[in-house]
Amino acid sequence: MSKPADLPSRYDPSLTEDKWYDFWIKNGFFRSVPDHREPYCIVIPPPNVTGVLHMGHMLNNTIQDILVRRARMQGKNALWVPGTDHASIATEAKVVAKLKDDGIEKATLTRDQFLAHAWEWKEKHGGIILYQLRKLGASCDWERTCFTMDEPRYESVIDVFIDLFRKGMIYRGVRMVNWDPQALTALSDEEVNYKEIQSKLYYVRYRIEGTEDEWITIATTRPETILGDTAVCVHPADERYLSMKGKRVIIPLVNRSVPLIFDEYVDREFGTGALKITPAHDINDYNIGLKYHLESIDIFNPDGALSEKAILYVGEDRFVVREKITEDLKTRGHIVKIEDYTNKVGYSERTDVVIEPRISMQWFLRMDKLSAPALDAVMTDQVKFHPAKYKNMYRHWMENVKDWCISRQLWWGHRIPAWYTPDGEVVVARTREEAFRMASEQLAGKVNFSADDLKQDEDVLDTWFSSWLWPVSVFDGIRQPDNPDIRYYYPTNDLVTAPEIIFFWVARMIMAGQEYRQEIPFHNVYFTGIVRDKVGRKMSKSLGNSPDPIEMMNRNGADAVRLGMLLCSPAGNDLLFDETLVEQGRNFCNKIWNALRLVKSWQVEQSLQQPHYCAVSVEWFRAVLSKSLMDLEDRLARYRLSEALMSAYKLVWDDFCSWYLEMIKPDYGKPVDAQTLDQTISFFEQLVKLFHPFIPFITEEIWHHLRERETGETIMFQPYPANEASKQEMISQFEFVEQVIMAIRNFRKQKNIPQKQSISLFIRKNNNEKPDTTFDEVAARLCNLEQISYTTQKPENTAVILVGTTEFYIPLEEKVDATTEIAKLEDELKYQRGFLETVRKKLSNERFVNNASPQIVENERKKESDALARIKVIEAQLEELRKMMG
RNA sequence: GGGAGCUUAGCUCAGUUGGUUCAGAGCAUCUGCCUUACAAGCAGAGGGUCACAGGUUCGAAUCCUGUAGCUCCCA
Repeated sequence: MSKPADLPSRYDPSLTEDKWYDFWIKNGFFRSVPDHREPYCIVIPPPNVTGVLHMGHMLNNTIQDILVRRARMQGKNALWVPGTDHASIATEAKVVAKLKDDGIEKATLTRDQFLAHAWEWKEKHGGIILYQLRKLGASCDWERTCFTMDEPRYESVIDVFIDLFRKGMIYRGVRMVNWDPQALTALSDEEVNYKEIQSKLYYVRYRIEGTEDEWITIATTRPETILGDTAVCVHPADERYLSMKGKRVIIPLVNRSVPLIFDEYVDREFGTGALKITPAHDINDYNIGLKYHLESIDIFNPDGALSEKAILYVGEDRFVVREKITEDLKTRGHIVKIEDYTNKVGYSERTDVVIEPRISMQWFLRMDKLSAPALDAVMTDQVKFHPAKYKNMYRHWMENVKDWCISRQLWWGHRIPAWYTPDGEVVVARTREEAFRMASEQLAGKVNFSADDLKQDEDVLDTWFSSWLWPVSVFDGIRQPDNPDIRYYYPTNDLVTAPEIIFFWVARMIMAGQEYRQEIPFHNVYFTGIVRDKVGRKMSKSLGNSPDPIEMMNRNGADAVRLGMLLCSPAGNDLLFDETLVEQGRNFCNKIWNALRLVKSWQVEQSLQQPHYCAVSVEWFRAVLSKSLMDLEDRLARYRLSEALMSAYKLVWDDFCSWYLEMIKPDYGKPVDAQTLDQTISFFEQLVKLFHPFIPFITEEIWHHLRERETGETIMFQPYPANEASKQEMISQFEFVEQVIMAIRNFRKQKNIPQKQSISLFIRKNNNEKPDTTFDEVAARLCNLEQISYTTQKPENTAVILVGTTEFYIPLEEKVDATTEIAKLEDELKYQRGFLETVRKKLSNERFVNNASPQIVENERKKESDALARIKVIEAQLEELRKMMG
């Protein structure tokens, strides 16, 4: 326990935050192992191992920390599992770039050599973000830190692949994939961003075979793909082309003869109604190619340059060729016209290069069986979404889900456990030896090769194929389905993540949970918004509009940053971040800190009896606290964290600091009685406890200042405040007093009467009301009233204030200006009469009285009588004033 | 092109099954205060045709229809 002199007037987080985090870690407070208590568990959405902390992580992890810290205080065995994912594409790109800087080309390395470099990079740079989370106060059980490529997780992924393959859910297929020519890998549909760009629509004429000067004109945005054309297609009902039935056309420049086919797929309105067909480079064309058994000519190399098959421009980049071929077509008279055209083009989310649709052999996971129960789980609220509006989006996706392309042409990741025999047979197995055994069995001993001749698939699995197992694999529940951890912690409670990965991750985790645990992975999903800058742009490195979170925490303290972010982040809504929000958080910390300083500055006088005004103030605050706690509980239960925080914020700032502390504050230099001080400290303890999940550091610090604590004691495990029995009627009683106090303050201000100068107050109750003197002393102290007396008549030379139907008279030194008083009262009277009229209009409407619920009608009658009472009082006042004027 | 959602104060958002005294909060703004916990503060004030137009109803920010604008998802 500290002396007030120890406390500076400004709260300095740099003196407390690191100190308390070390204390928590040293005492193992974040550690969780299964026991008899109810578990509460969150698994972290594993940040990318290449990542550094950005504002999105800050928000997301603050929310998780709030949930887990609160559960811990509620006596649950709370566990927050941290970890990172390996991020195939991003990490491989980083490592390749780093090697390049060191003068090493990836192509000169073997796979093992490359992976050695990658691991080295990971050990050195990976997981910085987890250290940064400590600064934020994250109460993760660090002993359980996982990585998607550590041994248990790696093996789990491989096991799952093998299992799904054997169940017939994984297959290899030739498909049109989104090819990233820079990363040299296929991407899933979700990793492609479509952008609207200004481009050109080229009208190119192809000569009809066997004619000298008969042509058909097609329109295309990609003239370079003409080299891969294997047909031209028109609508069977298109009269323009009916006469050409059965003809063939000649592809320009390469002079290939291809069929003219007729299919209803073609949109007659678009371009010329004639469509060139390039099965190798367009998904729709590919499907038509399948239907008509067309040849598929892949004219591109993996890096986007033209291949041998293109015949022309071999080795040149696709965009260079677009320019060149346009010129060449022009020269030969094939270009009919070129129009400006706006279309959407797919870009790689990772490398931002234009996606090349490409036919390749990939591995796919069948989704139909997996998605049905996962859809059901969300629609029936077994997994609850917060906010629920995302259920629609989820359903739409799940009902139209496509098979998942799970292979990636990279080295960094989980290598696909598939082995090829020299004959091209494929065997899926954990090891080469097992694969060889299986191959031998399949071939019934007719094996003409050795285990060494088997070649493992070169590709790795999509990173999400490891992340989707996360809630199970962090507990090693794939390899050891019966281990105590998985049985105790699974299903987890809450998942906090961004809506943009609802399909990448959330949906697939539900599927994996149901497939491997026969149970959903979590009960609630809380979707955070995207953190944007104050003009609404998404924060990004390239825009440079993101503040550095670490620096911000150094400047203002982690508590202030947590508070600032959360105050303005309703669930599922984007949050427009502005550093003034952090200031607001910092100001709050300072406020509560100064409340501590005030309370600590009071001297106790043991012999002092508790004065009446303190006793009622204590009762009143007990009631307010109790009500607020119910409110808080309700909002937290509905995951409305920012609203919960706001109500707690106002409880501390307005109710506790502005009202309660002012009510009980002893006169300057005077002592406080022991009972009031003790009750005040107890309230303060409740307040810091309820705030602890939101601002863990300052609350621990204050909690230790409030009373003498044992070594190793912490606020972290104190029971979370719950509302207790209290006199709720005190709240409404005091509401009236608040109005009176505010009216008197206003009056002082208007009349320029300083607070130091005491005044007298006379009270006249009207409307047969009885005086309620409970808070008279409180009011007298807050308004510096030397006396309060009740009267039935207006005393001489006093000004009047009306609150409800009670009149308050304040004696004035100067003469009361009756004219202004009358004018004011007349305004008020006019308003009241108008109001009365609208109420009576309602009440005289038979349909209202008959249709509205009795309660509503009763309310209207109450309004009517209140208004009448008030009017009566005003009229009486006016009469007195007029009499006074003579 | 298909689907979902949004539009309330200068900004960010609440607003329960339609119903208390002209719609609430935080921030921002303005006014007055260096009052002995806090100027990172205190005491006050102003600010909204609830996007627009119809409709249902005794009564609409709330329900229905249409219009405009914005956002997201899918193709």
